[in-house]
This record gives sequence, C-alpha cells and structure tokens, in this order.
Amino acid sequence: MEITLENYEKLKQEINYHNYQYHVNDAPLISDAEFDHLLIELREMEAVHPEWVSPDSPTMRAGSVTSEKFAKVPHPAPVLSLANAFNKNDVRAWFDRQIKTDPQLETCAFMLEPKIDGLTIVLRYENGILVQGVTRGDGIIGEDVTANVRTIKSIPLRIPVNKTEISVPRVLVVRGEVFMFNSDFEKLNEELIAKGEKTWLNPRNTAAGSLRQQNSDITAKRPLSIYIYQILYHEGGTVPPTQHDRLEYLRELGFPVSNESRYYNNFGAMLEGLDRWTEVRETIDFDIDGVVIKIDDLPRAEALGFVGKDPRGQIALKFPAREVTTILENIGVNVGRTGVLTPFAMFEPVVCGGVTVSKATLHNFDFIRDRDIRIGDRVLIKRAGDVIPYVIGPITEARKGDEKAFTAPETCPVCGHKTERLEGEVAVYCVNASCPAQLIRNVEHYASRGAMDITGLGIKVVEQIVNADLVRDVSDLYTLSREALLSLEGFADKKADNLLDAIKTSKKQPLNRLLNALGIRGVGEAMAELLANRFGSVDSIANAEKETLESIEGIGPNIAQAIVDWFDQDSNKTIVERLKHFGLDPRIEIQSRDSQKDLPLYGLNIVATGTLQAYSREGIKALIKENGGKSADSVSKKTDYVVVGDNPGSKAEKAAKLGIPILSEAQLIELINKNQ
DNA sequence: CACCCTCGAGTTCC
DNA sequence: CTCGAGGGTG
Repeated sequence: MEITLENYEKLKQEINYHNYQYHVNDAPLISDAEFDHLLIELREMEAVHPEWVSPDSPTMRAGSVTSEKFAKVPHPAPVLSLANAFNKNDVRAWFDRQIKTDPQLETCAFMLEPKIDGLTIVLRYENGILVQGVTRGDGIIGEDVTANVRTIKSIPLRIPVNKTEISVPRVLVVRGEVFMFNSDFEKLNEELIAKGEKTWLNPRNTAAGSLRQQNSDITAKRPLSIYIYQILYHEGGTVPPTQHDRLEYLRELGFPVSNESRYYNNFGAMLEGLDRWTEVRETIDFDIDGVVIKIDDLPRAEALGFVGKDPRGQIALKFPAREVTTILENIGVNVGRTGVLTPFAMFEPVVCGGVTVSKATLHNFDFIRDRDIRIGDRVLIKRAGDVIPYVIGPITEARKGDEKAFTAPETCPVCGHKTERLEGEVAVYCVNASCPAQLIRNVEHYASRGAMDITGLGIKVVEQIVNADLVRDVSDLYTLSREALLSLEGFADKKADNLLDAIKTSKKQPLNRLLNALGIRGVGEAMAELLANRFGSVDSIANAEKETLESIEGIGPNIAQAIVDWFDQDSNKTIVERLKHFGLDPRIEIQSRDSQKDLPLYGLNIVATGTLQAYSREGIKALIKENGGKSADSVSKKTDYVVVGDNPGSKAEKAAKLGIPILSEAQLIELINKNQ
C-alpha cells in the first residue's frame, strides 16, 4: 500500500475494527497472521512518518504492540506533544486565545527554547539515583531503554552532581531530548566510510537507531548527547514554579541544559526574540526543527488546560523542513557534452526548505549502487547549502519489497549507441562522436557565460537550431542567416536580430574564453586562462608539443594529452580553421611572471562570495586578476582573503573557521590602492 | 603513495 | 553544491 496519510488512516481504522472484533466481540474476521501483517504495514508507515502517530494508533496500545524488544513502562505524568505554529501570526493568534481565557497573561514572561530534532527520553531518579530511562512511546506508556540511556555520558547517574547543598526530591522524573551533535555525526560517518561500512543518513536517524539497540555496548559507542528541559513529575521536595528557574535548577543539579534558551519578560520582546533563531539554526552544532515558546509561569500555563494532547501554555514555532522524504518514482539519464551519462532522480514533488522540488542529480551510477537507492524507495532529500536538491539515501525501513534496483544503461538514451566505461573511471560514456545530445550540450557550453557569452543562445534555442540542422558544430553558428532563424518557432525579427548580433559580438571574445569554449577535456575557465597567457594564440597551442604543455604548472600528463589529442582530430582542425575564417583568432601578449610582480595584489589568493554591490562576480574576478591576484572559487588554507557580499553561503563560514581575513568590497579596493 | 587542493562538469529552482 | 579526477607535495 502506498504511504499516504489517507491510507494510513484507513489502515489504522481497519486494525482498530479487527481489534474490536477480536477482543470485544470475540468474533475475529481475519486470522492472527493477517492481523499481524496489517500491524507490520502500519508500523512501516509510522517509521516513515512518525509525526502521524497519535495515541489512537493500534501500535501505541500496550500489549498489542508486538515489539518484544523493550519492556513497557507507564509514565508518571503524560509526556505531552506540542501544537504547531508556522509563523509569527500563528504565535500572535495563539497568545490572543490564551489572553481571552486568562486576561492577566497580557503581561506574562516567556521562555524560548530550541526544539531539538531528536528523541524524547524520560529519566527517573529515586533518591538521586538514575533508576530508569524510558522512550516517549505514546506519551502514556513508553519503552524501557535504561541500559542504553546509561551509556550516554552526559546523563548524570546520580544527582546532584557536585553541589551537595541542593535538595533533590525523593522521586524526580525529567524529560529531555537525545540527539547527536552534527560534528559527532560527521565523525561517526567518516569512521564508517574508512571501514567501508554503510553510513547513517542523518543525526536524528542515528540517534534513534542507537537508542533502540538491543546491545547497549553498541549504544555506548555512539556519541549521543542529551538536553533536559522539563520536570515531568516529582515526589517530595519542591521545584521552582517558573520555566526559567526550573532550567536553572536542572542545570545546578548537574543535568545538561541547552545554552540557547532565553527569557523574555513580555510578549513583544519574545516575538522579536524569535528572529534570533534563524541565525541560531545556522550556527549551532545540532539540528533543530523549531523554537518552543513557553509561558514562563508554569502553574498559570497549566491552568490553561489542553487542546487534545497539546498543552495550551506552550507552542512550537516550526521551521520549514530542510530534510524531507518522498517516493523515488524513477531514475532518468542525461547525456553531457563530454558524453558522460548522468543519472537523476525523479520523485514525488515535495516542499523542501520552502520550495517544491521534484528532481535531483544522482551524480553517477556508483553513487546509486553504493547507497543502494532503488526505484520506488522512500528517499531522504535535502537541499544542499539550502539550494540544490540532493538525495541523501533510501529509508530502508520503509521497503516493501517491490523496489527495483537500477543499473547503468548499456546504450545511450539519446542516440542508442553502446555505452562504455573507461578503465579507472566512475563515469559511463556515450562514445558516439555525433550523438545529438553531445552536440547540443557542446554548443550550449560554447555560448555559455564563462565561455563566448552569447546571450539568447540558451539550451532551448540550441536545441532548435541543432534539430533544424542549422548547426553541426560550433563554427556553424557564424553562418546562421536571418531567414533560417525566422523559420524557427518563436523567432520574429527582433529575437533573430538580437541573436545574430550576440553571435557576431562573440567574435571579439578574448583567447582564454575561446579556449574554454572549445570544450577540450580538462580545460575549463582556469586552464584556458593559463594556456592563453602562456601561448598567446590558438595556433601556438595547437602546435605545442605534449612536453611543452606538461612543463606548465597545473598541467600534467593527462590534460596535456587531452589538448594534443583534441587538436589532432581532423574535425577539430576544421572547426579551428573555420572559426579563423569567420574572424575568430584572438591573440594576447604573452605574460611573463615578472610583469605581475609590482601589482598590488601580487601573490594573493582571493575568493569572492555572496552578492556584491559595485561588481558582478565576473567583474570582481577580473579586478583581482588585473591587479595581479589569483581568484579562486573555493576557500582553503591557502586563501589569503575572502571578499564577502550580501547573503554569503558556506564559503564565508569556512573562511571564519579557518581564520581567513574577510574583506568587504570597499576594503578590497582600499587594499589595492594602499599597495599601489 | 597518501593526502590536500583545485578544477571541471553536471545540476535545481525562481 | 557535490562528486570525481588531475596535479602537486611531503
């Protein structure tokens, strides 16, 4: 059965009905085996969507749960869930409702706390000794995982940990969230990779799996952490009546308590305080899926009562999910300009990080095999750097058995030619030199921004002119006539003229751009620039010996060979000749190293990131190079400065981590002027 | 030879 | 952004 909320509810009802027939009417309609099968299916759905599980789920019923792994333990007080808010308006509406019930709340104080993406755990202390650790379960009854909980090093086995003067209630039951720090998670996965074992999908997944280990020795090896945030129950002694004092009290007893919680003495301040969390989410070392807003005065909050299972005195402001699951419907294959076949995932559209995504690259066929991704799988998706969708891996627990493995196609999906896998390479190639897909991608690359920068010649138009047989290689672009373009769909005078104009203008592009545009294997923006500065013309590169090329720093035997091979091919010789014939033969003065020496940025590696004000990305790179600096695209230890604009991404973070000085645009210009 | 860095190539959505 | 491959270094 497909995993949808509708099916889930239907299945739940069905099971509850059979349960009733069996236990109440004593007249079962189906066999025990069939009943168990339904339960298993339900549990699979719940494994994928834990958020669907409500107390009326048959899997939550004590005794009916077939999992015999852990003993059932009733909680001393309900372990409640929270109502959700998705924006500040929801928060306001929530508070307005509470004021109606209790007008004196108008001036009340609040706590904001991280809503950690982990697993709720309830810890029971008797006479200061940890006696039991229980999962949340349905909120009424949980599972005894004491042995596993004991292995979490930050959980005190005895309280108070060091301040003996604090009195502890005879029985103290606290609630916390078990999770894994992102850094610990990454380290764990690195170790698994080193051992060649399967990696975990995400910290939450790992924490959940670790806590449900039968063998607590395994749990002990997992770097689990916990933050405590609630006193669920106590017998004897007194506990502070406000949330912020309680957190302080818990901290003094020796419990780990998050440092991110904040106190606000009125609603307006709290509302403003919510803004802080966007940044907190970025910077802290653990995943949070929201902020919990709590009325600080706990007796008052409790007096508000409940909506269903949710206490009215608290609400969770949920962030848009960054990681979501969806069904992998199919795997498609693209053909790149080099002939590389690249698989991509087509999945049921889902909202991830605020936008709907339906496709993501799968990089290569080994990636699919190594992660064991199958068509029909429920897969975990995230937006890498919050932009590009990325398939983390399959949720194997949700498998039903009809998922299909995927293997690299033996023929090109576009031209049908046999594919090949080169020795020692991961990529699978379509080796047909005249594969139309390759031609289209090739022309697209030629016209692209880093290359000849022909505006108006995007993938769609390239497809049109190639399919109409107007262009068989890039040199044909310069033979395009107005009439021919006008015969294409969507082309009128204006569009045709603009395109012809842009093509004509491209004849004046400098040597480095033309070299990049040719699409020689291994020669991109950076290599093209290197070659241009060393050789000065296309001909001089074409005539260069392999050894000469190899002697250049940054060019090794492979790239040197690729360059020689490219210029050896007759079809390419023709292209170069024709381009020259149409007036494309850029030359530049060969640069010696010494001529750069006096420039203000000589010897400096500079990376630009974020949206800049005065310069475009291209512009700032040119500025850096004009002044003798090197402009790279990624930050490393060798980077001297990072120029940061608005909305910087991970590069700015990495720079901060490595202690690399950060410059604004203005500071860069200052640096240039100062050194002149 | 292992490791780090850089580059190239393919990619998503608005 | 991610991955693979090429190049350089200790």
